[in-house]
Amino acid sequence: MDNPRILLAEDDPNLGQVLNEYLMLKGFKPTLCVDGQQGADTFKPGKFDICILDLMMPKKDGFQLAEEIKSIDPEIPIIFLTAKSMKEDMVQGFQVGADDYITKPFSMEVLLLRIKAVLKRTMSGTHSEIPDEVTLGCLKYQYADNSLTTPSGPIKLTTKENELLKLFVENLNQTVTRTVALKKIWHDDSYFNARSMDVYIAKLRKYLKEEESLKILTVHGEGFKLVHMH
Amino acid sequence: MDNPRILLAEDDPNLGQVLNEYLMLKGFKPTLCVDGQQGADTFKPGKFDICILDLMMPKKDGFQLAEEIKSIDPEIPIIFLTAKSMKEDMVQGFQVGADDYITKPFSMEVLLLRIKAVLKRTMSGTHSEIPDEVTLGCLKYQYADNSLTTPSGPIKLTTKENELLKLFVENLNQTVTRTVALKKIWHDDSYFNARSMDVYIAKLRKYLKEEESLKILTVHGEGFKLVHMH
DNA sequence: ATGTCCGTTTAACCTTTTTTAACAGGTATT
DNA sequence: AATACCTGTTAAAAAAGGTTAAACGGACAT
Repeated sequence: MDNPRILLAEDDPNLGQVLNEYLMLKGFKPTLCVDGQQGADTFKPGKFDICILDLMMPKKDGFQLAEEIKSIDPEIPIIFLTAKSMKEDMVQGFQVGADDYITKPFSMEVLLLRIKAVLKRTMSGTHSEIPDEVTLGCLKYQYADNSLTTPSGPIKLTTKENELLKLFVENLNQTVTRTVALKKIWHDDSYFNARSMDVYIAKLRKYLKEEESLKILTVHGEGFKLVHMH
Repeated sequence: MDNPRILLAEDDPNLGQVLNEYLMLKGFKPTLCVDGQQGADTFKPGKFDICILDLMMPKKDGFQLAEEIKSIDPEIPIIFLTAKSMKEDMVQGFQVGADDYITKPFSMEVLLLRIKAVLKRTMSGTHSEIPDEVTLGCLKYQYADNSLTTPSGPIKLTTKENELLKLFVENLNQTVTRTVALKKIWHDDSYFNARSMDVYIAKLRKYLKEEESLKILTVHGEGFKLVHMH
């Protein structure tokens, strides 16, 4: 499935709107419902690939809504959004067939990962990124292909090498902070991941040696910057 | 500017966290404060490029916080986040010097556009950009490359050396006050940073020795001035 | 299951960058 | 001239980054 459809039920209009838009940006097709009743009215079998439901909502809470949905389509995956204090209540959540839950406040990154994980489990749908070909001096970078072609031959990039290089190419001549890179690629900003990243910086620098005008500069205390000089 | 720093004051932890992360991913450097008081404690002149303040917050509301911030740095741009019902109150908002406001619920894209628009407006003029490559007598300074080429070979500049030299070159023959340099490069005008800067002045002076006509003069009690004599 | 391969992480050690500290000179003010 | 306050210089401590190799762990083939 190309654009997984999400039933998003969240009564806080601020959070709801932001989540709705974020999911859209990430290639999903979310439908925002502002309470449990609207969620129940909106759900139709076959119309959605996954449901993300807030627990505390007016008119009909997340559990009630989930039960209704499951009675219509027992296969559809459900993720609950829950306050930390409601953690224990998730026993009930899993009883009604929850696939996962996230405690508020949560990071969008985490939400995205959970959604992807659940979808991967439940459907064979794959998300295809835009295949890109970028020419940087004498180098040809094909992100979709994990490959970097240099005058002395092509290099097969590993997953992490590829994601990091992509991040730099997307932000050419701009500083990519360590935090952003770690969050985007390692999904966790920790000491060891930071050191791991340093190892990958070294690898990329080695690959880029063939093109004189291309350099990864370090911005001390901030991050790194891929610069292309003319 | 490279990574605009944002003071983000929002008491709703869900919205706050999501916004914080979104702004980070979009290349900003947000600092999240959970109430007005924390916002006031966090703000320091030179530490931020723009403030995004929720109006309704515990301890200190958005207006109070804005007033404090403006009394410290009257130039800093401020955007308010406000409930629709509070629209009329924005008269007061503009009185305390708001640059823009957004009514909740809002779309992240709108927020992004407003931020960019405000930054464009406020940062133009204050930022005389220099070309990638500047020739100063027998020296060639390549800002983008962190390098200074002298007759006796190229010098790789560190991040701080580079930023400081850039500031001087942008203000050739003009006094750069200590305060301005500290705010722009160290993001905090404190005693120790001032001494750190002195160390860097010494380093730059050493590098510039090769070109007789180029000197960093001290303007006592004010700052420094890079002069080029013919 | 078991072993091997390969990407990734962890660890140890080293280098560079930046900050802090201490002291020595200057400059303005009274 | 005495004082207080800046600035210059140098060295050290502290923080951040660079390099390399071994350990880990999942995927795959045997």
